[in-house]
Amino acid sequence: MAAAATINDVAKMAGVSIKTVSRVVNREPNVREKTRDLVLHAIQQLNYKPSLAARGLAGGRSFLIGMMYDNASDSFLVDLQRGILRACRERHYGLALCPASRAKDHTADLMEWVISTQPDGIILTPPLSDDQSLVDRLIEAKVTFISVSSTGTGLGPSVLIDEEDAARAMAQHLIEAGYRDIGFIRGPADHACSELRYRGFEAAMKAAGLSVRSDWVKAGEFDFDSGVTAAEQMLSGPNRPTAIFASNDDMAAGVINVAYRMGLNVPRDLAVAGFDDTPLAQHFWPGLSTVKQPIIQIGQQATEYLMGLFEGQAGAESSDKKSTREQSMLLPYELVLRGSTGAQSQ
Amino acid sequence: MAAAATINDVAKMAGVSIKTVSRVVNREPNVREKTRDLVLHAIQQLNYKPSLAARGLAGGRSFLIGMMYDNASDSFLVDLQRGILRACRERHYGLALCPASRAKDHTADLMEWVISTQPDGIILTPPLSDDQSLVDRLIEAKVTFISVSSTGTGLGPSVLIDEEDAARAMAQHLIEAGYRDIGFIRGPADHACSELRYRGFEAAMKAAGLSVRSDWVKAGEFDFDSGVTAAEQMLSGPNRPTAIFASNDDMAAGVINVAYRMGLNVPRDLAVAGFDDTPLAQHFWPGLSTVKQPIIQIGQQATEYLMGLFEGQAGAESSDKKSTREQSMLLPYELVLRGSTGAQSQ
DNA sequence: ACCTTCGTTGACAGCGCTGTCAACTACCAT
DNA sequence: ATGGTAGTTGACAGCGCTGTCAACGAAGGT
Repeated sequence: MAAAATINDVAKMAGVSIKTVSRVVNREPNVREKTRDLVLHAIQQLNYKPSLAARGLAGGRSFLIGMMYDNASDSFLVDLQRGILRACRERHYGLALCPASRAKDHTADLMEWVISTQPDGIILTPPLSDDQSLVDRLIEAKVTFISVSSTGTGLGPSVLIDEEDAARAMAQHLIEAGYRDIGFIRGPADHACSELRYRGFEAAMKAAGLSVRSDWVKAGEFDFDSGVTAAEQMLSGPNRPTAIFASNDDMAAGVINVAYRMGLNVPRDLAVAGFDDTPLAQHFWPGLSTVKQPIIQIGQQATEYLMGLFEGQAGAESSDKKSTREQSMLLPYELVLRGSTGAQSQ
Repeated sequence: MAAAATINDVAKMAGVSIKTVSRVVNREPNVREKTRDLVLHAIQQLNYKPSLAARGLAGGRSFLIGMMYDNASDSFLVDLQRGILRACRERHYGLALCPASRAKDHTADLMEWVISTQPDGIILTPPLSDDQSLVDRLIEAKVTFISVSSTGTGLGPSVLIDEEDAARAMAQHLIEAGYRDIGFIRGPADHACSELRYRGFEAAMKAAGLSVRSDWVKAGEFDFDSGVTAAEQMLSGPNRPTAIFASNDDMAAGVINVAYRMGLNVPRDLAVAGFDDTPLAQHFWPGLSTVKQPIIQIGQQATEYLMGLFEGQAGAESSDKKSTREQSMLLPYELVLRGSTGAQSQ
């Protein structure tokens, strides 16, 4: 393993004490500018990188951001990681992954991971962010956390898009394209966004004076198979919808699959819309109209927000915890219109 | 943050010195069984987890496995992570991610990451494992590493499937299904597997007494768009193949997409086979026949192998480095036959 | 009985860094 | 000059653990 310069080397080279180097590295105030330059120069010369292990041990922090996830789609996970890593790299933090176990009560496992890893903050993804018991344990353990893509339980700050409005916009697009008999496939109950997306759909229908037929609203599990099942039910009866809005892309893919099997042309006989803009959506023929969330950006912003939270804590401690807790940050979504709803060919 | 028991607590509770606890934790020899039980009991009672930071700092190791990747598909990345994490969890290692930067010369960036993170070992994914200059720098820096899913440059051990044989088997399946005019889409040149998969295809054709038409062999980049381009070229001429074997699923998806646009029925007019068994493959209609690699298992095995490598090093040092270097580990692949090559409906 | 050897255990230093606190330097007001 | 204040710096302890080495007792050979 290649040698790495230590803080001692830097201190010697700059002609100061190691403590001063430490101050510069940590951007602490009260260092003369001249001294700072001297130190920075030495750091650059030696290509010095502080040791996370030593910093963590001495400072009582781990310089680790934890990312907890469960059952999320691959592309969501990877993009979120990208965003988080981008934020981590700048501040010399590391990322520690914590996939939820398949155990019945995963809360205990997750908390054990928290205890053993001691991340400085945690990023919670759906559906974990909507898991009241987990959130409670986290608060009880005084761990700083933030959730992404989820309004969660109202506890903890969150970075996300306006799910309801996005769903409303997509439904409105379908209506404006001339579809009036529109079915909807909901997400699972343990995801808070399931309800929000449905509400958006409902709002658009109501605004257009259209009624929502209850037999055209099915529950799904956000996976391909449940999309297939829901579509089969909706499309097998004598009265079939002319459009189906699935609340995520995997289920929409299931719908398209069923349509093909039944000999229905998409979008002529059936329009299909999804949500998330997974790679799947662009690779299908016809392309799937969907809602794109800026996942990478969400990850990055959430991480920066999170760092601000626990770095601020040190100074302000018991000041206005409550007010920071309730805040959430809204990022813009994007309607991606493709062939599956009658838009341009690809 | 919840309190975590320290080694001192355990030592006190078990009535031994901290060093003895350390011995038990590290599975060192020469601890009386009775003592070990005592310590283990105390560890369990207190739910003690050793601090990675302290262990790393004191022992000169980081207890971190590095995973370097670049441009890999989402599902590959996530599955590999799953496997690596599974192995890490057992031995109380952490996983540090290192996505390659988009910079022209990413080798320097990657090495900087190695210096600053100091992982005990690194897992290299394609195409990084086939990057001679990176591998050279790694060896020069005396970092232990292993590559996955790649024969690499012949340097360093690797865990993978027999790519050539897998491709041969898939091609043979096409031939046995009655297809004789078979096109092939290669992967990019910087992936070692591109050549291997092509060789397998060639071997099967040769064995069946069929000739490989050079205008039916196109180069691709392992992404959807290049699959589209290659398919358009192959299918637009007067003499079109009746089957196309794309050397990964994304490109195969591109082929199917083109087929739809041209009004060709898959598999009646055109059979399509892929490689990798991404989620895409099962969600397409018809389902895509493909080769499934046991990615999770590859990740896990590679990690365990890697750990053995650098843990063994301490004891044996300069013994038989060479022999361990050259070894690679072959895992079984699986031919997944779906509708796109005329197999059963789904 | 004696010395050796080996298995078992603990005392202690120190990994690279940060927190605490004290020292020292201006610089201003008295 | 004298004291006070704020800005700047370094000495030092210690974070939780591991490596080294020495101490001790038990087993075996003479």
